[in-house]
Amino acid sequence: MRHQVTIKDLAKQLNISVATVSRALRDLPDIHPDTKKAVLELAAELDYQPNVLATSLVKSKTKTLGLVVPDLGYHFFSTITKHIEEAAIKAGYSLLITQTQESYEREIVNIQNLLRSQVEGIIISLSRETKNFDHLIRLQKRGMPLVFFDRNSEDILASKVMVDNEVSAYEAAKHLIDNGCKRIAFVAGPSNVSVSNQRIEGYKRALRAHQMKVDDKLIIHSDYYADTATRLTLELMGVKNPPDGIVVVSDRLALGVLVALKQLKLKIPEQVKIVSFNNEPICSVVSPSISSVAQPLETIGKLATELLIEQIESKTEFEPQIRVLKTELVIRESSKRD
Amino acid sequence: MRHQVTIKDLAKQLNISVATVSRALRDLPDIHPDTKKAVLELAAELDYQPNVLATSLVKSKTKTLGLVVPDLGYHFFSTITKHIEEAAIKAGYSLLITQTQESYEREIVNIQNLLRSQVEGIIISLSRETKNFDHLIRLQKRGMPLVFFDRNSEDILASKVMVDNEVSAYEAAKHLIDNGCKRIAFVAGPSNVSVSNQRIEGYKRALRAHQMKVDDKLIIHSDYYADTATRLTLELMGVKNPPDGIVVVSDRLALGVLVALKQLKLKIPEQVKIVSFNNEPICSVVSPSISSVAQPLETIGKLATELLIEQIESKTEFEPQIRVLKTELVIRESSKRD
DNA sequence: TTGAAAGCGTTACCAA
DNA sequence: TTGGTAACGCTTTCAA
Repeated sequence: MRHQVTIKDLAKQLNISVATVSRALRDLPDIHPDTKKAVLELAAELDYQPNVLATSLVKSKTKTLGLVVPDLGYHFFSTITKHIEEAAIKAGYSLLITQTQESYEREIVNIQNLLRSQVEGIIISLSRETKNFDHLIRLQKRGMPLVFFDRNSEDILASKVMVDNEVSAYEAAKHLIDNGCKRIAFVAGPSNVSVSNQRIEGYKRALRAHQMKVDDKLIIHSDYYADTATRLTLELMGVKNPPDGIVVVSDRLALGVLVALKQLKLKIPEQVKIVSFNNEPICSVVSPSISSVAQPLETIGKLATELLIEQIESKTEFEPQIRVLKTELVIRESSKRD
Repeated sequence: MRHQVTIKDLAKQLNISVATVSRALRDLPDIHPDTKKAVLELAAELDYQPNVLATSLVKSKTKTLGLVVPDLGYHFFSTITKHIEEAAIKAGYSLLITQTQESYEREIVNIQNLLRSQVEGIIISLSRETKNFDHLIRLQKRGMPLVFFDRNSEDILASKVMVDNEVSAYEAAKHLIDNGCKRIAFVAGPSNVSVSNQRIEGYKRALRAHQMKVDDKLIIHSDYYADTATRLTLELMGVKNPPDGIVVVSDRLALGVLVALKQLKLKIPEQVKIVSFNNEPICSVVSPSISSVAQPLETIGKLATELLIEQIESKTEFEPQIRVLKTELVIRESSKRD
């Protein structure tokens, strides 16, 4: 740990004032070329790095954005994070990345840390545990610009970037119907998860639109573990008149469904067809490969970042914007027509 | 954007000095219980958040660590990142996470940004492009504590947390030999990558130790794309006397190898057995599931963080430590004995 | 137990 | 074109 070189050191060595050094470094006008050259050279020689803390403090601006995501272990979040970071950098901001690991407590702590770090705005996708939104309301009370993506709160008025889960699920179910399925089940997430519920709605609408009746016994709620989906699928397929098509709320659970069907020696897609959501890389790697609904990850990340920055930099009151993006069904083996 | 509440605001409203408020907030001794109570209450009411920039500036300590990883899209890095963050938080530090996306340029920029953010130490895994280490040497010149994990530079004296790639590969190859393979190939990465080369060495040693001769034609160098591995594997298997076992340098490439073998209608593991490295979640999900060498991700993350913090907080000159961890071969279908 | 004031590294204003 | 100085929000002496 040695003393880090500051603007004062440069000033002293060159026998000029700190004000002048500061100007030279930022190449402001009104500075003698020679002075500037000398400053720049010495700065390079001493490997001077400006202290952003000091700058931020005087400017009361950090040019930093905060991100709160549940878990970077998910392809979905790590990819969006990458795009958010890229968009932020492009706009001259840096990004503070935090993970909640799906914990409500950590969500609160992370947000608090971001506040203390003086971020100028926050992009967030809520943890699974988050049922109470006081911490977000407080954020808004203090005027902190906020943008949600994916998992959001309906109670909070803020910019949001989402996909149309209802329509996506409608299309996924319709795809199975078009390919000949007569009896379609839905493997959902916990019944309090809005993304899951929206998808159930789309699924139901598709059935009704094609004169198939909705059978609640065919809608099963899993937790987030593939094992659970396997167990539930075994039960699901065990009844008489089992489904010949399954819409699964996520790729992770779809893997569990796949395991069950293989155990039962059911042929995919001949006997049972499957479609799921997220289009993670595994989809194209497992056998049979899984048809899955792809979200526009890059667009989500870019848009969220742009909306946030727009709000930060807007002089007038900013009108929250809700952007609903289209998804794309990627068809693979698991749902191929016979 | 409204004015954020500061220690001054609290002081003014309570008609006391900022010094007293500061003391109350940090509950230092020598403060009247009533004063303290009043301060804490008002702070809560106004949702006061300390400005870490200011604190860090006066203390010239940020209690922040910097992390530079190639790509959070890899399970390997996102998992280690999670453990690093956890270890950092536990020790009272926060973490600035940056990704290079395998770019040398971005590695330099990221490090510079971390410096400007006044991190007290840096944990890094080098980008693929990084061949020149001047930026790291500069880091050390200014006394910045540095810890490498996984991809490191042999030229730099610093703490490192790694696994024994040579031994891991020896064991992987031995496993194939034990299970009856007579002719074993190695699908490697680019020939300038040290991790890959260390694994080749282990593979060679295993063959020699078991009276099998090393045939350079059986060692093929792929890039990082599964497609390339597929193409090269097709060539590899096309010759007369093709291998009956393949050690693959990474799971990603193993997937490509799998595709080739399936195309050739070769039975796995009956006709060809496979072992790879990293033990990503896909390994257990593909069919056949892939035997793979698991790295102790949690230990790597924790250890790297602890070494770094130890160095930061050590009063005396810190002796760099190289820690070489053991791996564990997770056996699955792809290498099962007939 | 409390307050005044200096200082952390930088910027920005005013004066020279 | 340059310098002096107040200020950013906080901590830390030193004195009261």
